[in-house]
Amino acid sequence: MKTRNDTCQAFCVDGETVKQVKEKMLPDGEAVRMAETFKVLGDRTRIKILYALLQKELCVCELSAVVGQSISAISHQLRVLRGARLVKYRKEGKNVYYSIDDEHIILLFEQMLDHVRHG
Amino acid sequence: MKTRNDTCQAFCVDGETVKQVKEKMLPDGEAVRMAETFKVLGDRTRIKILYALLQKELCVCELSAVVGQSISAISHQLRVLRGARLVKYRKEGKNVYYSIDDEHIILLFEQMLDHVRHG
DNA sequence: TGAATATTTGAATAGATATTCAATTGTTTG
DNA sequence: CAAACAATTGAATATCTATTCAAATATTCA
Repeated sequence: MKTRNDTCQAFCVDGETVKQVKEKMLPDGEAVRMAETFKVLGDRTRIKILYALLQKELCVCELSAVVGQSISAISHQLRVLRGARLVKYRKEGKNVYYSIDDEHIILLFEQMLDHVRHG
Repeated sequence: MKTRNDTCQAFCVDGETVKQVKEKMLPDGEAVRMAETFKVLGDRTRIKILYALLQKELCVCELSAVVGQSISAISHQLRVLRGARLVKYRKEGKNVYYSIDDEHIILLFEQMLDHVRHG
């Protein structure tokens, strides 16, 4: 890999700037965790699921009807959302009811909604 | 595709619930735009680029040094960030300096940072 | 003008991911 | 217990994506 450390001249990169920014740089682990959580939110189906759950606790079959995707597809995506601890569930007879588990994410979600709606 | 509309019994899905939630449902276009923007944020390299730019306007070669990825990789990712209008750029001689273009995203970014740092 | 440098771009590739289908698990109820 | 139903799971597949490499552009400066 050819980074600027290898080839760039002194007058191109302000070495001091690079050093300073690098020192305050986000640790790799944190970058990965941020990206992972954003990635979970980066899917149309999962966004719809979360939006629906924002209104009301719902079971898988209800989510399937509301979102307009197969039960299997919804279930797979719920697994991803569970993995990211964005939703929780409770069993009631044959049904499994899902709801939002992360207040923090609700804020993020609503902020993005606001973003796409008004600039 | 087999959704619950096709197969689910009345006692399983509360038809009224589904109807109500469906009526207030997020339009597909908005879900797509939300997911697209989240998806742009869902990559380790782009997170690092944005974090670096949060500190200071930087040129491509400086970003390469700070983030620790090849110039080409950085440039490709900057293209994605430009496409999402998250960064802007200005040319200065041979260099191209990038900076954050979206105040809204800064909030989202910092909120997620907060999220991964404390619960 | 030509050499050097900074950046962009396109093709190629390896790895990730969303959905479907089929099969399975677990629960309820005749 | 067996049938019906809700949900999960795993494999398969088609699509997308991040990085690399090589080549092209654009700018500066001798």
